[in-house]
Amino acid sequence: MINIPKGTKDVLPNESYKWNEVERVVQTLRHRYNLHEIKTPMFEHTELFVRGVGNSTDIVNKEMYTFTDKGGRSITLKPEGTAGVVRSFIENSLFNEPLPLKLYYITPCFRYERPQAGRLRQHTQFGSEWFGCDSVEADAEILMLASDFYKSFGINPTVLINNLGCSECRKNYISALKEFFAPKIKDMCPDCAKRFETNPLRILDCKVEECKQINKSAPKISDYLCEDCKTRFEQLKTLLTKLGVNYKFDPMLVRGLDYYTNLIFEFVDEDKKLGQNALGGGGRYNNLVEELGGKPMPVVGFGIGIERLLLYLENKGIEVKNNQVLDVYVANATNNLEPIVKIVKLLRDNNISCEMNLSNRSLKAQFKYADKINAKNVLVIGDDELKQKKFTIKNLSEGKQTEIGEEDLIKYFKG
RNA sequence: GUGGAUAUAGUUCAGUUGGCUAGAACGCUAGAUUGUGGCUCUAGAGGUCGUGGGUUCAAGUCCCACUAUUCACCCCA
Repeated sequence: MINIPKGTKDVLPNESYKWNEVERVVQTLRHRYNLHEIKTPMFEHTELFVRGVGNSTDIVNKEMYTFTDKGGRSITLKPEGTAGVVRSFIENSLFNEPLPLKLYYITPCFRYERPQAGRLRQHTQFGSEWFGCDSVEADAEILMLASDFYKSFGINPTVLINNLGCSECRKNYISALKEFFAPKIKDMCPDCAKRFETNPLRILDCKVEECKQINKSAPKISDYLCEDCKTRFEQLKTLLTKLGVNYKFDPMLVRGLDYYTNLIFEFVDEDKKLGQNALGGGGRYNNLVEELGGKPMPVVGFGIGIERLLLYLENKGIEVKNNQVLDVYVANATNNLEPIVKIVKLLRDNNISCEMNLSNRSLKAQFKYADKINAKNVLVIGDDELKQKKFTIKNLSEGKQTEIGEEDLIKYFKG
């Protein structure tokens, strides 16, 4: 027996309706926000992620599914959605399209990690990237999009927001951090010692107790923001409040990907129903397009983990809408199959979902089956009915049975 | 990468200080007098007890190794 690979999951028939509902919600938002879908390959050249995601990140350093193909190229299964979209944007000159260009995708992502609750080696992200808009309205609106997505499932998780500043204030802040940590780094954890060299910002995110103590007195980004960045952030908060987005300012929020500038955010599970902290996250990355070889282009985007969303809903006891209903089960009590097939076709041509008897079952067993699969009605077709040109139809939840002529059959379902 | 836990039927789990043909519930299949589901009753199918070794007259039970799963840390969605 060959088993499923570690950290992967089958979506079984009894829960695939949840994924259909996610698709449906995304389609609704695509329509409302006028988004356009982009599909990029499941794998890219390794170099794209090293440069795009950043070589100081855990994702690049220890979590990538990298292999050499038969042509000797280093290939990596995408660990996140943004880098591929940005590559495609540059490669296909999408900067010549009318801007802003608002894209979305649903894609599997692969990371070689030890699996645990809410963490898989293959997970799925719904993401959206908005190219060519640097306004605070864009920041607010993309947060509203993510927030609307969650609200469609009946939840309203808090989004933590923070401002890393523009490249100018960020540069000043990072040198202040280096100055602050330089004499203390020998007392901090080995990871932080590395971060000091590669990305000092991430020291602030350290979970080791000694480091956390030292971090408390570290310089705050808010003290290094220029006037423009400050007013912009205040404007964003005002807009978010007006739009009903459930946000909270978290000055310690730092994200594990290197490409962010200005705004970063993370949708979190405050009740700790999930083992994992993040339901989704994103931010603004105004330098990434340029770093990957394009001309300067502001972008803001997010990624939302679908498996985590579904797990979160399950843990909260929130049901996902199930659109898969069987309108009618057509039971046969005759050996005359032709009229049955004809009726089934008539029903389906009228967009009524139906199933007919495909096994050698007694009428009683057919009723039992219809009940088990949650059919709303059972239509009985037997020799008597065929003779009288009338059918018997039973509503299973009410137990009510009615006689109906063939000409009224469609009306019965269409109300 | 580090640490903990677990492994018996399709699923959730019992299985005594080692003892004889390994159990339950749910699920599945069928039946309970003529062509009608849910409730109830009856019957049936389904397990080399994760794999390999060891101790013993005897191992699901004790010991060792391996594998798998799972939870937590790190980090992330």
